[in-house]
Amino acid sequence: MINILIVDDHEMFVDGLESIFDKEDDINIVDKCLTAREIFKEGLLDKADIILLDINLPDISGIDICKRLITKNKEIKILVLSMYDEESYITEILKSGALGYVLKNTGRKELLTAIRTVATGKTYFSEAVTKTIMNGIMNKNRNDKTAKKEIPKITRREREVLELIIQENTNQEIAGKLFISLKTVEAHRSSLLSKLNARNTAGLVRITMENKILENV
Amino acid sequence: MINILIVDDHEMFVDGLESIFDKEDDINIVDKCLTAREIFKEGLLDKADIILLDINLPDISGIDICKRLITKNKEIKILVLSMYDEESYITEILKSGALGYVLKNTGRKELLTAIRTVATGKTYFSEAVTKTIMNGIMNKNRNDKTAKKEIPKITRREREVLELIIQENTNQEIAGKLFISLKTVEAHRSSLLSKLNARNTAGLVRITMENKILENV
DNA sequence: TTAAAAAATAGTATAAACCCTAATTTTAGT
DNA sequence: ACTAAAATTAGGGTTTATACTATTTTTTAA
Repeated sequence: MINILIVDDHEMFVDGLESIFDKEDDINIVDKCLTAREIFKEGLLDKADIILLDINLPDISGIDICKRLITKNKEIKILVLSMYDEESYITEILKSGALGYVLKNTGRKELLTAIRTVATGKTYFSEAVTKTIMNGIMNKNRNDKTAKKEIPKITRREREVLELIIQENTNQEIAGKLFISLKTVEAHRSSLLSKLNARNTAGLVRITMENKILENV
Repeated sequence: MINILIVDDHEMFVDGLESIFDKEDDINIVDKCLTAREIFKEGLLDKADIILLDINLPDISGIDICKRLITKNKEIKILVLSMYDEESYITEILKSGALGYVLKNTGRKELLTAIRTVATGKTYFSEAVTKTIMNGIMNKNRNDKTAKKEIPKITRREREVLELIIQENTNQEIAGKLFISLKTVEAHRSSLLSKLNARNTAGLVRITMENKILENV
């Protein structure tokens, strides 16, 4: 018998899971938590073999939950349920101790397979998830022309300014460091906003990091 | 018809492959190479759709071969055959442009599936290979409390504000979206600056992304 | 060498961000 | 129930960033 603990803040989704598991003889629902905090109450963790964990809970981040679960209770197996099929996200979760990662749009049958697999201590990942990871590996270091293509070329000076912006310098400070006037820095900054299609500093930094526009950053 | 080029220095193994492919109507062997050097002779590459490549050849390293193949002929698909099921090895090969990686001890049936999959431009990996990669990811810095530990906990509201900041919203817009006053947003923002140890918006975004403080971003 | 792109500068104005202090209301934990 | 933390709001003030338009000098590439 597989004792399972469901953690998800979407009640309807939990209900759906419940009805699925009720039909299975080998799966028993120990409890249902709508928030991450509830997981750590009482001796809940001792009763469950597996936690079916939605990682987008309102109170604590999924990664933190995994880490805490692993340190608190080494026995428990974590199967992550997520809506996000994004590489960095998946790898982070797996690093923090989960045994499986399935997308919420996977079918009933696959979910059951995942649970039974993870219950034995083995790992399980949706096919889509596996593909994402593999593609991530394959695209690394190879062709930086894919997503980067949209972005116009940035001049040397703009790059210097951008770097200093990301390092939290104000325009005034940048002017001092590059020995140019404040107005020039503003011009470069403005040109960066337009080239990167950003509305403000936040966008500038986000887009730069997302697209790895600066080598060293 | 899939035109295939076999590259392997083990004659007996090549013979085995040949007998397998002879039975298949949709697979045609273009040629067989016993060394890497032979691949680049004449117009061989133009005749083949797929290269079935053993990466442990005596003369050139498998990674170099892949890279050279990709730059010389963008059309060709590479399916790697290897005896080694080791993570670093596999990832390196995949980064250098191969579409698939199967172990030499896989069965006839799986090999054919792999070939037909790769022939359409899709990726294929043996189950064992996938598992190796996944395990590699899972065991990687499972204990990376390195720099991340310094960051204080962020409250739910702060996280929401932070997310909207990164999405280029102004405080005014955030106030509108969260149905709170501008002053409240400013308070959260200020608290974020202090918690993340940032000087301004640029730092806020950079630190958030560097430390993956937000799940979905 | 000549045109184009990049770099530098300036003024004026507005919008947004940031700082400080302070107070009230909600929410969560023992 | 009580306490601490979180969330909310406010006023007033300073600093930065962003938006325009416009000009000059330097570099770069055809």
